[in-house]
Amino acid sequence: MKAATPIAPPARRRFRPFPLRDLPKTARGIGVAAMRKPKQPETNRARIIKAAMAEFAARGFKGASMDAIAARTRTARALINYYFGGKEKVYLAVLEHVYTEIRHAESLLDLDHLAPVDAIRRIVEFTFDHYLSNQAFVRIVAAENQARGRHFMKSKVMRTLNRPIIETLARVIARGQACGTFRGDADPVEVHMAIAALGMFNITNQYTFGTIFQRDMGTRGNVGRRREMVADVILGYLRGQ
Amino acid sequence: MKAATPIAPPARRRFRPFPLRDLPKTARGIGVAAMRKPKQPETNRARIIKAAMAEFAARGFKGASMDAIAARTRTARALINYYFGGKEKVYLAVLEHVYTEIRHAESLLDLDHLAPVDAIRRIVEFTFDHYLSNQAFVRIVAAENQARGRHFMKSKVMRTLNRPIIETLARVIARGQACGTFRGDADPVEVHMAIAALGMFNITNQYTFGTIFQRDMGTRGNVGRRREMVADVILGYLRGQ
DNA sequence: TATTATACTAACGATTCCGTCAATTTCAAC
DNA sequence: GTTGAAATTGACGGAATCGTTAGTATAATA
Repeated sequence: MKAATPIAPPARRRFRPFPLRDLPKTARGIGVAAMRKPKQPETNRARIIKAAMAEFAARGFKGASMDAIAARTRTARALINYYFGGKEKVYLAVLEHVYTEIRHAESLLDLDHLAPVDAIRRIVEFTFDHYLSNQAFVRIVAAENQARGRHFMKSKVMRTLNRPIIETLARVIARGQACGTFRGDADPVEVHMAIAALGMFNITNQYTFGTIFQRDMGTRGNVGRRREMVADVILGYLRGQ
Repeated sequence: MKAATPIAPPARRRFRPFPLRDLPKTARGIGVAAMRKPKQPETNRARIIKAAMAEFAARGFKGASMDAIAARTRTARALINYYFGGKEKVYLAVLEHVYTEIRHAESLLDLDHLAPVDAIRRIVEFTFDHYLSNQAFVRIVAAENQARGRHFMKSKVMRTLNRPIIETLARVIARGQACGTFRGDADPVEVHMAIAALGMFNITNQYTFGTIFQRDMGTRGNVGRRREMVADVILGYLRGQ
């Protein structure tokens, strides 16, 4: 049943009698008259980024497959290379995309009208929920750290990316310290580190932790209680001493 | 210079005139007289586990290469399959190994003679330092979560693994609640989750976080201050309300 | 309508990687 | 020594990737 098929018919659909590269450049139309308006491949480009984001988030850099990304976009793998120039370039584009997204979301936080304690609670809720509804971001950050930040440092965009959440936190903490509510040695970066750690853990470790301790995590179970606990933890630290 | 070598000499060193499998079982020595003392491949087995731990920690499950593991042990890849039966089995053995290690370390914690606040501080320091000096454990947990706990659930050992740290924490928290120092709604699993999150973040996110916020993390920079801050955060929560 | 730069794709070739298998080496018991 | 089972390995075959390349399809200009 199987030995009978000798060679599948090549199925090469159309043919050119000789390879293009054997022609001189001018005959190939290079260096002649350019200046045409480009089409808009932006929609495809965006689709690729979106698909790559999901794939890299699910399997990490090495684990992700260019074929799988192509399958998600219903286009050919060669097209992705045509746009981006390789797997690593796609990955970098995804990295820059997700970080730009969170930077923008953070920049919308305006809490100067809230009391320090309420503002902190708001920041924690925002961060916790952002991770929860953008799990791809959290997973890609984890993947990049698994790669020891190898790609991170190759991108100038990444190295010069400011995170407005720090400025926001700094103002709130300063106000809390001014009225004596918050401890004097609180550092915005360290506080953000704690908030991020608690919020990301809910995503990154949901499978192992959930299995061992029989706790629902991620989007399941009592999300509200976990979110509130994180706020209590942060505020407990800020009020302490 | 290169077209001249037709076929590299097979370099198959010795030969048997016919394949063994063509002989009947008895002639192959199967089912005859067994009962020889086994050699001790335990040292090799342990070496393989150790090498695999490093490789899986560095590159995750998919990223890790059996060849790389073999190279680290200076033995052949086929030997690893001979012992374990495949990449996934090796990975499971590593998973069980690192979790057994931390369970053992946690079981040594004896804090009944310390005041609740000091005991908590001690637990936080222990956990923080354990992650710091066993970064492979943290990275493998992260890798397993990247795989959505796929292998975790395949192992009965993993699903039935108790973590003595919870019992230890429960006793300390109960004592703190009895004397009114700790809040009444504190849950040992949730407190452990917070401790683990803060300690693991120091390892898992050291590259991205360190780059963006220009902070030393992991084993570099002011480790003592970060460790103390975690204790303050946890105690701030427990004392709060 | 003719032209041509741009958008897109199938297939190729080269790696890499994994499990298996035949074969060899080692070593404890005879 | 012999022997035979366990330990160990080189090499094969196949599957999965990835980037490239030759080539086709499309659509905006002239």
